[in-house]
Amino acid sequence: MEKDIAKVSPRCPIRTTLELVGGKWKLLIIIQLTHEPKRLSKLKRDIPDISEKMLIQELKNLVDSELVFRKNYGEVPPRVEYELTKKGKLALPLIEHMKDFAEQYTAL
Amino acid sequence: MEKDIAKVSPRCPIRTTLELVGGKWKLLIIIQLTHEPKRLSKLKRDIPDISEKMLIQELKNLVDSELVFRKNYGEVPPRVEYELTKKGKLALPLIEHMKDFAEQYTAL
DNA sequence: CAGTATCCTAAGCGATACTG
DNA sequence: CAGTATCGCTTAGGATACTG
Repeated sequence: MEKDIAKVSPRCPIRTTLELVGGKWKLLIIIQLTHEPKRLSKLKRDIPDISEKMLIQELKNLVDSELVFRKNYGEVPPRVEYELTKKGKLALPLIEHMKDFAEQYTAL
Repeated sequence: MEKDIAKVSPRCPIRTTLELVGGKWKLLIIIQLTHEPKRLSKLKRDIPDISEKMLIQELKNLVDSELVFRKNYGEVPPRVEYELTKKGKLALPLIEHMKDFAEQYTAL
């Protein structure tokens, strides 16, 4: 009995993945957190095209899905850092695969 | 000089990939074409949840991006088959990686 | 059979002003 | 600094009727 790629239920892993990292910004945010945790203001500077609303909204989504951890230092003025969780780090190889796909596609 | 995952230009491979296979249906259609070419009516039956409009629209997108080839037999009544191109087959490993990601995520 | 055409809703995205 | 709140535009997605 072999694993068949064509067997997909309506609630399938593909859909799960698209929900977790789909959309315009989630993967770009994850990429920015690859090497070290960053504060909101730093993320804003590093992804200049994103609107403040989308950045905060997508960070919230990533925190809710446990891909990103929100570390609140509870200081005044506010100091919050965002970092990848273990689950979040699972996305890094996927990102590489997606880059590979794009490059192979372009090369063909 | 090492390859740095954090270096992403606005027009980056990630975005390319999301455009090619993002959205609710493109990957499901590609999956359906994994093993053999299929006619529109067959795809409709195999992906019962998709609306006719979306199926045709996404097939058109996939044909435009050269992931899928539209083979028109020019018969009456009409007979058209859709099959993966070489570029389209590049998506199959990516799909596996996306499944892997979802499964690892769920397991954690 | 393989599509078009039309109309509609929901979601994604964005700009900007404001707050503790 | 790290957010909220509001408004509006644009795109994605869908239901249904029709056509060669």
